[in-house]
Amino acid sequence: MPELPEVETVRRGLEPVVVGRRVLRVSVLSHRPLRRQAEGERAFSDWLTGARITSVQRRGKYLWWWLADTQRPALVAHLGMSGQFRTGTSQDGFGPHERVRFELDDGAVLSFVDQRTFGWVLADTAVGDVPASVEHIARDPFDERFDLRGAAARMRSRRTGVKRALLDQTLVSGIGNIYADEALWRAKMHPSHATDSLSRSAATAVLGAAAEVMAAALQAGGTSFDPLYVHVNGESGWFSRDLAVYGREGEPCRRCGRAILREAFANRSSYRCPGCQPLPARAR
DNA sequence: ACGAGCTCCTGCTTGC
DNA sequence: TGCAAGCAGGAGCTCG
Repeated sequence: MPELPEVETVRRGLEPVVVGRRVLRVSVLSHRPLRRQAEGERAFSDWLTGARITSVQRRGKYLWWWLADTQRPALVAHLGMSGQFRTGTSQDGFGPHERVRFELDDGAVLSFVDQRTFGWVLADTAVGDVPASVEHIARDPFDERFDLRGAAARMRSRRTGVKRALLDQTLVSGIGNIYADEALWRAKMHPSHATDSLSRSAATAVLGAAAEVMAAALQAGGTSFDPLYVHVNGESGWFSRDLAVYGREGEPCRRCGRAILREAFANRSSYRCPGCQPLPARAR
């Protein structure tokens, strides 16, 4: 499940492979990842073919290449739940879930592989300093222009639960289900705590906790106990051993020893410690 | 305008 | 044993 640290790990893996290279050929092996390209697959391939890749950027979980020598200046990618970029040569196969293949001018092959097909790629226009499809996404905590106090203020103006707010990519980007639960545990906060009853310092603290846990994960190479997430070279990340609550139902809390709970949350799961993160007076 | 719920998808796990 | 249901979930979309 790629969240910010995983996507940043992929970005760093891609950078030395693609920057300065030109795309020689594009092969669309599956329609589904191109579903956001209203102009169609042919236009996608035509725009990409011959383009030169000038940089690899990221905001939250969105990844893009800036391109030169093309009518569409950005190739945007979202990994969804199971998307991967894999690199290799034209001799390499990337299995049955290979979706889009890019051949570069130095012989390298870059492949977008995605089992569950929630991921997508898009040849996009630019709006200011981001692609149009990324314009609505808030800055993430790793962005040098990220405004922690502003994000906390926006969080407190919402009328929802704090976990929903953490997952809202238009409020702060990059946080998914795993790091939301980890951040809430660090901040000793219940996921349903009402955002409009958070103190300024509590809102800042939970956002700061999210930034901390994601920074630790990035240092470890991205969380992965899931074979669906791998680096561009195919190696797995290993941060999962450090998770405090996510996936640890029934195991003891590392702070207080109480058994970690798993609860239904918005068609998925929330993990929390009943001792450290009790239900607050005001919940949503 | 905002918040909440639904939906897309595949493969592994669980239960009858 | 085999089949079906459950589960994983990011984010765009729709509805109230």
